[in-house]
Amino acid sequence: MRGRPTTYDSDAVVLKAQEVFWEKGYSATSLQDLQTATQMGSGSLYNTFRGGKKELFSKALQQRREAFLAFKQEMKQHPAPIELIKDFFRSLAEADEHTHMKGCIVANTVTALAFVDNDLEAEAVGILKDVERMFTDTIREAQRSGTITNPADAAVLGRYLITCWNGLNVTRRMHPNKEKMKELIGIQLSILA
Amino acid sequence: MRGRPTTYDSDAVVLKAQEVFWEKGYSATSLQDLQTATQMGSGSLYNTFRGGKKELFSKALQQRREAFLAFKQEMKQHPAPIELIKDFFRSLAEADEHTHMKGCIVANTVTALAFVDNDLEAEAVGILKDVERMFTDTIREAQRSGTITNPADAAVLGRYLITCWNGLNVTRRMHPNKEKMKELIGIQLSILA
DNA sequence: CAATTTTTGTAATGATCATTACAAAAATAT
DNA sequence: ATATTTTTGTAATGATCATTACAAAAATTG
Repeated sequence: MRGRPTTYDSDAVVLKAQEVFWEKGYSATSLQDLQTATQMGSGSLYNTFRGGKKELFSKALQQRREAFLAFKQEMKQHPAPIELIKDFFRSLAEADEHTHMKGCIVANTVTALAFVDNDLEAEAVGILKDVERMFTDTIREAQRSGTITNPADAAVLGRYLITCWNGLNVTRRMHPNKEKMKELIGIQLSILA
Repeated sequence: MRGRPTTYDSDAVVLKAQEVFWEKGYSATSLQDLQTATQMGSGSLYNTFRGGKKELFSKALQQRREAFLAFKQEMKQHPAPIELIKDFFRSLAEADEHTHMKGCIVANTVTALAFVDNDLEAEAVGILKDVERMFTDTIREAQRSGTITNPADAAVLGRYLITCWNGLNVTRRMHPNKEKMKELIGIQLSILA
């Protein structure tokens, strides 16, 4: 018995929810907001995501995690992975104002939910740590190959890079401006040498 | 006619409110939370802060602004202000875990309220820009006196420093650990040379 | 002490919150 | 076609939301 088939594409629904969560954050997003964004009634919504708002947010976070894993895959077949990372940072400056104002949903979650929802906060921290690990591994390899001359511990430099990312996601809201962001990122990356 | 005098100290009340807001953020903090923390009933609370929750949060932000202005004053009579800034960063590493998890209420506000409350977000951005300006001015002076050898534009280095601050306030929640934070801050400051 | 002013505590307000209940609708399988 | 299964829309749930109304309490001033 198959029963009535779903008319909603779960991935697309999570993506719509992700957009709302990204802008307003977990606490300020109401189920009404989510129903409007996804065009789902509460019946379908709770039937699809029995965990309610929290499960939907978790799925949205995991969707960002997938995006990161895709980037990591792309990097594996690149001749100079560290250049891809640098380019990723530099491309940040080219974003439009709205993108600047949104920041990073993962970092947003870490700052907003530490004393509100431990599970979701831990999930977000986990993603950022994965990114940090990728930075560290890439830097270690670039040091071996001589692409990076800074001899500091790769783990510290990786932590430095994720901190650059975290910082940019606040500062870009203070200065959603291409030129200012470009200069800033240039200084940040200059440390790798 | 004087009328019945207030039994609540407004500054102390705002401080209590600030503590709750700092941990849970604007959206996730309920008036019930604020009444519990301040030991005020809704009658007194709305009599004292006619603007309700929003005015109370604004006052809490301004209280942080005052703390910053006090630091700036202290700096003025210091022989080497840039050293005070470096020490401020280095002292971050010594914080206890709970302090690490709280981060910075001003940066928290910028990330959480951009699409929720424009006024409060703008207020927070204003404070961060004031801090950035202080960084820039101090760096410019340190360059003149030769305390800092990095010849980059002081405005860019100031923007770099506020971005370090913003980044640390996320990363310290990933790694609320003295040793890791110490190494990280060391690398960040090494750029000033 | 009486008039006045302000604070305070309690109760009520209507709105919105996340979630559930449930029956009608729409599909499949026999 | 009928039984079965699942989705869907609507309505209702009780809780909590921020805020207001209001009268009693507590102070000052004359």
